[in-house]
Amino acid sequence: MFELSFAEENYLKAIYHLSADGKRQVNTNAIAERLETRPASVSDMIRKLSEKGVVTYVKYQGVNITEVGKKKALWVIRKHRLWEVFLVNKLNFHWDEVHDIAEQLEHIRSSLLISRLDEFLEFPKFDPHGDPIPNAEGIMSSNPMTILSELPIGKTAELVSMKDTGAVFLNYLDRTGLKIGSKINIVDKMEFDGSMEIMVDQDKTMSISKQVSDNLLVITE
Amino acid sequence: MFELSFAEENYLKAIYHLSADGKRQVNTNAIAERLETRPASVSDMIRKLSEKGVVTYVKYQGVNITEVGKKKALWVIRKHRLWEVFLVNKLNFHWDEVHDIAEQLEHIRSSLLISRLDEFLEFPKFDPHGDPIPNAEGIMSSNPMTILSELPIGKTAELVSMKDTGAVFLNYLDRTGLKIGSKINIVDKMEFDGSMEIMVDQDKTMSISKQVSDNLLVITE
DNA sequence: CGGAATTTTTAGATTAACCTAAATTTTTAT
DNA sequence: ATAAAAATTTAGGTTAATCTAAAAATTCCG
Ligand SMILES: [Mn+2]
Ligand SMILES: [Mn+2]
Ligand SMILES: [Mn+2]
Ligand SMILES: [Mn+2]
Repeated sequence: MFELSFAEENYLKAIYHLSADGKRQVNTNAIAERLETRPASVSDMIRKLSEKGVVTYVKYQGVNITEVGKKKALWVIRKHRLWEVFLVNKLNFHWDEVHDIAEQLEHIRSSLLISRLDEFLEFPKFDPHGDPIPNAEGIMSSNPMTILSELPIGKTAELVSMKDTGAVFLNYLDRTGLKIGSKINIVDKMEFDGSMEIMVDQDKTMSISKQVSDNLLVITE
Repeated sequence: MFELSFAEENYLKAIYHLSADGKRQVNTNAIAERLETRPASVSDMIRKLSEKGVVTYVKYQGVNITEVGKKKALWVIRKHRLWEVFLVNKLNFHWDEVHDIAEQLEHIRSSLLISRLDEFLEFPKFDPHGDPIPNAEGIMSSNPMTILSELPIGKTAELVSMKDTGAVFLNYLDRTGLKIGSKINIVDKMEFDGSMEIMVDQDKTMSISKQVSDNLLVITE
């Protein structure tokens, strides 16, 4: 398998993200804006990427990422998101301060490193922003996120994201010990005020208000 | 503070290592050989580095690293060695397979990342190869390593390196749980065969033969 | 529709980090 | 001391990734 340069990886990732919203054709200007480069530079790079077979491209008609390109992009995204989990879960960074470091770490080349990191982090399925982490084959969970408050008694779910990302709410979560990746078991729900009794990580039970459970995004198996 | 490119960091690190052996002048050819580049490329880069003030240089007379240059080199070395500790202690790599990955990781820019990593690793003083890790100010332990078997009863020491690095010995250490960074307390020494009773990490005591303690390099406080 | 606006590409430069080949300086050794 | 050998620098190129300015294609709209 051929290797891509850092710049090529960044372009490919941008193209992947811009086309992931269902859109087929990705425009030169959109790529330039996302990467903070000039359209002329994008034209140059696109030609190079199409020669390498990771995008197809008809002049003036925009680019399409190929299957090979998608695989390459997803591999970079996998690395990015795993490093973000590492920074937040192991080095105590806040989820809003890890992106720039992950932008650098995502280019480190070693698949053994990444599989070991994945294992060390206990195979997380979502990054600290709630985005799914592709597996080694580039497949990621399409399991839709649901709001914790909507689940019935007895369900087990994994916390993957928060709706409210304000400092006050995050601080509250810090104190309860709830964090991305926590396994939540719904023990009881009170009709009176909508609060629920949950068990976190098969460990401790606590009561959370409806206001809290409305802001927790989870996935069920 | 100005930033150096990856290539500049690699040159500076090579120059630092080549002059660390007490030698003052570092030769163009020596740098070229170490970095697997051509002497002509080294000449180019040296001019650039001297303009940035990290080396001084008189044509045909070799280079000297400056204090500023030394500080920059030690910062890269600190990152390299901390990442090596991470790879070995946390991701279960073997000490002989981490160098190439650390060569990449050493260029990641974020001093907060490094201080968090240092903390996460519990402030190691030596890397998995027994080389000292500079602190944030670029100072590293010059505490000489001694052979464990030479220490008297009652001493506490930290395991920093092994003399015998063969698979058989390393395998033995794996099984005993002894590893770089372990705190070793000498509980007793047997005159009969030179074996010693040690306590590892204030946790479990064990007996090791003289053949083993002869191959363990430690530092005392 | 057909010109104006927008988007995209091309042309021509620049910078960093390399290279080879040739020139120059220093060192070594008769 | 001087010629040969070795080390080093310079000259002149290349490639990757960027840029500005200008040309060309596409899209928009009165
Ligand atoms: Mn990110
Ligand atoms: Mn993310
Ligand atoms: Mn190393
Ligand atoms: Mn090392």
